[in-house]
Amino acid sequence: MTFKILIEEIHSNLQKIIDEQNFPSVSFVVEPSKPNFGDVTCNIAFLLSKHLKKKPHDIALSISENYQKFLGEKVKKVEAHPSGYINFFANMTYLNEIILKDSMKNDYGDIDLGKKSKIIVEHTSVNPNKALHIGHVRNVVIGDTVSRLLRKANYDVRVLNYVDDSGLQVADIIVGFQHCGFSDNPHSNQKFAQYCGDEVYVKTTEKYSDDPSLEKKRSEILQDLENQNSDIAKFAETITKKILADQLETCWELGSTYDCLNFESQIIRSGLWNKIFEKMKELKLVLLEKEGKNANCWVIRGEKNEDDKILVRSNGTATYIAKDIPYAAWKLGILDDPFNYQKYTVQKDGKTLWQTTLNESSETKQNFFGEKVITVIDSRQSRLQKIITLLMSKFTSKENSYIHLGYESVTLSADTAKTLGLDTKGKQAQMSGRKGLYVNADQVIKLLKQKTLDETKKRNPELDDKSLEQIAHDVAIGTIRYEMIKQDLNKIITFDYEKSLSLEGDTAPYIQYTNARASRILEKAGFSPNFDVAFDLLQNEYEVNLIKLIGKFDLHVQDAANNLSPKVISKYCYHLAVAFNAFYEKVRVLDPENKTLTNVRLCLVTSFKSTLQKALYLIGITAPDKM
RNA sequence: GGGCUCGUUGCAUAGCUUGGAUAGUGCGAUUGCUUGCGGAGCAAUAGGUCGGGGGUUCGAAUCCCUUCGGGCCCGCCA
Repeated sequence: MTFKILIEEIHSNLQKIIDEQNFPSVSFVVEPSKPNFGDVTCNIAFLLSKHLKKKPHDIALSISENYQKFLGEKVKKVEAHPSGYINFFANMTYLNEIILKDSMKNDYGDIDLGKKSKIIVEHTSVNPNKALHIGHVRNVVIGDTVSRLLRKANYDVRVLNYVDDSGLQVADIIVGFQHCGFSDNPHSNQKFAQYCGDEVYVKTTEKYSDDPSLEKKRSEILQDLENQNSDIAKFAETITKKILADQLETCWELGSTYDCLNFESQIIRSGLWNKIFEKMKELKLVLLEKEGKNANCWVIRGEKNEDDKILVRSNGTATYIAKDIPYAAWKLGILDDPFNYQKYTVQKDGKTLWQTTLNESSETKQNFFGEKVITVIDSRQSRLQKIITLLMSKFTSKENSYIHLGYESVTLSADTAKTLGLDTKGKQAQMSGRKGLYVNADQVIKLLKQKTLDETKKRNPELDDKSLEQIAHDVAIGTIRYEMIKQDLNKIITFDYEKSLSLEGDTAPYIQYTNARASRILEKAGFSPNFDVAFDLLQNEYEVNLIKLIGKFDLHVQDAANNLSPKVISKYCYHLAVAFNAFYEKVRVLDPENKTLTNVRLCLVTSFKSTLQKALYLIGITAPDKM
């Protein structure tokens, strides 16, 4: 029993009143009220006033009078506000108990949007020629959070990480290794991925302008990469696998896990392109241009004023976007699966990570397609993703089966850009892997860890190194994950070294600290509270506010999952923490003079902690008991 | 030129999907709170033409049109 059920009951009762009164059918909304306007509110009177030609307040009066017969254990009062809203007041003496007990169940907050249907989430997908930078982190965190949310909403989720191991960027570092004298086995303390990105990639691409022959070599390499048996392809595979391993280490540290790694090289060699190309021809989705600037090319017509998009060049080779089409179709199960599967590793959470192979495999065949696919890529790819979305909609009957979840990029503040040697004259700067203008993810994590380690040590001198390390990890990862999702997806994040280290206010450490406070109370109490008691003692405003918020967990899960909006959950966590801190400040829990009250308040603290942790789990944040 | 997107207080941001009741929050600033369960906290004060204009509506931060400003995308590159 939660506010969601309360709302559903009120909605259904109001519908009954509409039917009884023969009112016109309107799509009214029943939702939690703003503070001081009851607990639940409805806009039905506004909508009806248009049809009935009466004042909203009069209609509200009449409906609330009519509603009296439905009052009972859940709703104790209905009120027609002069503004026209109908406000409902929950019966908290009844709800206290239900909410607090329910919140202790493992499945608290679960909702059933997915009905166990299979859904694919693809995220991370960083070119395997470099280490992750702070912009990639946003992708990982959004993708991982959305996966967790969808699981909570009863979808059967599979997470894919696409490895573009045969693209231009990989070719660039191969040029570096083979023609510019960079060692593929450097004596260096830094990760191999970072070395490849910082040294080989940046410095090799710098040389193109001086030595045009290098670009020619690159295009030869690019061709060779598609041929499985070429020496180049074999060499590239060892390099990209090594880089991928380093990248995954960072992703795992961020708390993300995956189900399968897909390699572009294998998709190319699998022949999927020809199959989907034939299908597109059949459905007349692609046209062979007879004349004009795109003569002899296969194109997709642009919508409205947009240009046509070339899929196959006049020389018969496929363009970049053409590589994405078979993969998208494969994810939706539109094409027969040409792959076998091998185990890559078992991840920290116990989940097996698979990888595709075109070779024989002794492992049983897996499948990683779903009736819905969500692809997390930044919005600079919106145009291409729009074309793919449109194409996919022609192959399946279901609506919205392919979803591009876009997000704005992470840019660097003027100050941070300056530390990297770029004077932007006070403006923010776009990151660029090619130019070496980016902030390395591992480095940010390390910096945050050091800062939180120092803080924690100061406050908890008795803790051993292992515990300190764990806490520093939880707080550092919490901080970075929270910063990546707390604002809307289509708002640019300007990364600044100074500001990213802030641990106060609307941040993960604030929320984690609140959890530590709750833990401290429970620890000092010295016993687990008994939930088999009367909860009507909890009635001051701080207690009631907290209970109500706990009771709204599933509403926020629903909102977040429906809208694929991670920030909804981060906001919820923050509001829970704020409500607890007010309670903590004003209400003393441990009272030796009053055992009954202490027990019931300990129930509330326990419930809060349990709910907060469940909510934080959805955004991949762990709250330590001490920090 | 075309497409997408952002614009809410010094800075950052919520609310916009579903129009309605007092536009909420953080940082920064000023001030107060520890003989109390952890001050990574709490409370208070100052700060807002919701970019501008028009329209729809009894009612617009929210919907529509227009305009200005910022960002991104638009190759037979990937």
